[in-house]
Amino acid sequence: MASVSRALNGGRGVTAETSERIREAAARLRYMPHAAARMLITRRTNTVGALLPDLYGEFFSELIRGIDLAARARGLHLLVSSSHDGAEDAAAALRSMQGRVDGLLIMSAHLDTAFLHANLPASVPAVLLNSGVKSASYAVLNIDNYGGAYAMVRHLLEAGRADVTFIAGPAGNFDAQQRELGYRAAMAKYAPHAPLDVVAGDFNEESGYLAGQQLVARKQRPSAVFAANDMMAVGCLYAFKDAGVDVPREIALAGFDDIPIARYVTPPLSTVRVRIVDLGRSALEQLAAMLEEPRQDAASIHTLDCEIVTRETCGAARQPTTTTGKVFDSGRRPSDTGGKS
Amino acid sequence: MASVSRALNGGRGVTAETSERIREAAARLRYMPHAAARMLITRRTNTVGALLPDLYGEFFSELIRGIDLAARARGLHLLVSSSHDGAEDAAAALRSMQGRVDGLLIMSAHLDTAFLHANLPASVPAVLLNSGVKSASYAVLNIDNYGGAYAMVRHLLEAGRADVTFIAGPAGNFDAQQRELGYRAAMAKYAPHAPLDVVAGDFNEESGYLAGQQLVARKQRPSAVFAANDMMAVGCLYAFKDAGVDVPREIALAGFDDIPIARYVTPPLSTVRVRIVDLGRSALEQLAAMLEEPRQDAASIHTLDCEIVTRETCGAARQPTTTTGKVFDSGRRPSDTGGKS
DNA sequence: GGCGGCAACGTAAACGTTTTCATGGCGACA
DNA sequence: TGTCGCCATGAAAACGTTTACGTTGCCGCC
Repeated sequence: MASVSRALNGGRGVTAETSERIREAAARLRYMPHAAARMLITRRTNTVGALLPDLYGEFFSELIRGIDLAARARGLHLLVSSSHDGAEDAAAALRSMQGRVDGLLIMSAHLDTAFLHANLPASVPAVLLNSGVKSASYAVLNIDNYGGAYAMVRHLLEAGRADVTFIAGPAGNFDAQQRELGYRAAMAKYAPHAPLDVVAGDFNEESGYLAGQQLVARKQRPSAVFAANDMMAVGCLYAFKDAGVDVPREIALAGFDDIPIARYVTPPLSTVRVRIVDLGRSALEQLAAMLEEPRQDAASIHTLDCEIVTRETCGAARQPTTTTGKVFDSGRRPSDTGGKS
Repeated sequence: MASVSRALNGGRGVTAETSERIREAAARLRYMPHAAARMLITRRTNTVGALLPDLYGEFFSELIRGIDLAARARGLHLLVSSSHDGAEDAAAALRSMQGRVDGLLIMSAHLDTAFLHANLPASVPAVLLNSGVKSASYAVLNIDNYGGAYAMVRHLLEAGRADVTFIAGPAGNFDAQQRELGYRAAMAKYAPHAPLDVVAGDFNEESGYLAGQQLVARKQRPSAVFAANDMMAVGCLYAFKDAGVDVPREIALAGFDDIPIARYVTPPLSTVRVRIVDLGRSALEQLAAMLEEPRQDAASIHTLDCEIVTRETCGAARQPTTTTGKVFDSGRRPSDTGGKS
């Protein structure tokens, strides 16, 4: 019946008394509108899809948390599909979400314009996360990898280190590339005469450990090392410990991401913090805006700030003792504060 | 047209040649069947819902990973809704998933039979995770908290510790209760004359730190401490370090969960490992089985084994040196192995 | 050669909403 | 008091698929 629909949804064009009667009856009969029928006629699913890479650990959970929080606040459902290793895998997932979602949040290593054009109908709005594609059709939301790396390298140099070695990430990775660019720019600006020194890595702990071993074996050791992510920094830290290198006195060390582990290694790791919850939340809110205002062509690139977190491995901590004094006020997880901002 | 449907789905009652022609045309026109229309008539969504508490960290991501992996293998979509603090919140989420999913995976602190009966129509199959409810209507999948705690306490006692103090979890938490029961049972069995000693905690790092402070302040310190989860064990470890207590020589320490941080604190934390990916995968597969065979009344309770991981804080590590030698072969993340079993 | 049966294919109904449109009643204004 | 118009309400169409059912044509057997 038409009035039922009006009463339960808009309420326009229906008497308050009738509306009340209908609501009462609906509650009594435990009536629930059939979602599929509504989708069919409305052509809206009230659902957004999140297409994520095969992502381990804290980053993943924080991202979903941010997305979910914002989605619930807007009454949107969240359809997730993670763990795609190959591009073919991701394409299949993309296609299978067709028609089940109003919009998409996409974070994938296999992204490029060709891939998107082949698998994503132009009609479905999408926000790309941490992606290098500069298409006119999609909104892009990135972490300020460049700025964060730049700030950290600058910080190391200003703390008195003469040179900084960079442990790079996987070659094709967009984040890794941006961080390396930030490193190079800061070196050019603040230590123009120091040599650029980039050693290979792949974001895994082991590659950091190997890089660290390689560095301590040199005749001329660097005075500071900046790893493209925390896991490699941790691996490097263990290599230094195993070689008897005093961190930070002999070599300063810093990472990127501020994963929880960073606070628990000894000494605690200086790093660049990324507010992942905010990344997820912002992405969803931008997508929601695109759903509400489909007219404006959504092409835009936004960037989310990072902040540098100085603990002990960079030698500039406020408490330069070698003991690990725990202070719980400063020890809260980033997501806790991020969740309230 | 009917033949189109037959060609694209079953293929029964349609010529191979016709079927091929239809498929070709569908591919050429980039035809995608409308999901909502199909749901409407089929009364199947091919989607399962995951209702999760407001869960931080590694546990969450591993769980979703396991669920997602199994769901994709079965061609099911995954609708998630996490971050519910209150029961009312969870109830709203439960209701809003009505009709959008064929079945539910539910993990919530607010679970009890009354809650479920009020918010979950009996028609939708559900698997409850880590729940104490013993209803005849739902399938339940639990971690073997009891057995894991029992084994760890036994291990500590057999390693020569005369007594074990337990740092409890939040009062209402099902996992915490089971772990405490396991502690009590193992103490009764293997150290019947030692006093039971339970101090309060709430699963957070700070409560572990406070418990640790309280323990070192005693005239008679315990010889071993077993925390109901890893975060409290880590907090306790820092309290011991700050007090100059030698772990494990003076006091042995163990946790529960095997969160990644456990391997990175100094000394590395002994703990009980939970294969979270397997928990998610098993839960989904049980749900999928219920979807395929709705006849069998699904009431069942399954339990997933844990294993104890002896690192250095329990004093029984195979390499009793005080240095933190990193060995990458043994240092893989639990999910890596879990993902392949 | 005719008839019966079977397989392929098309027609139409059904799923449960939203939305448009028509109808009727009531109030206001002339 | 009559007419006009608006508002509440109900009837019906539409969304795009699946499926039950009917129709057609072909093949085989009598």
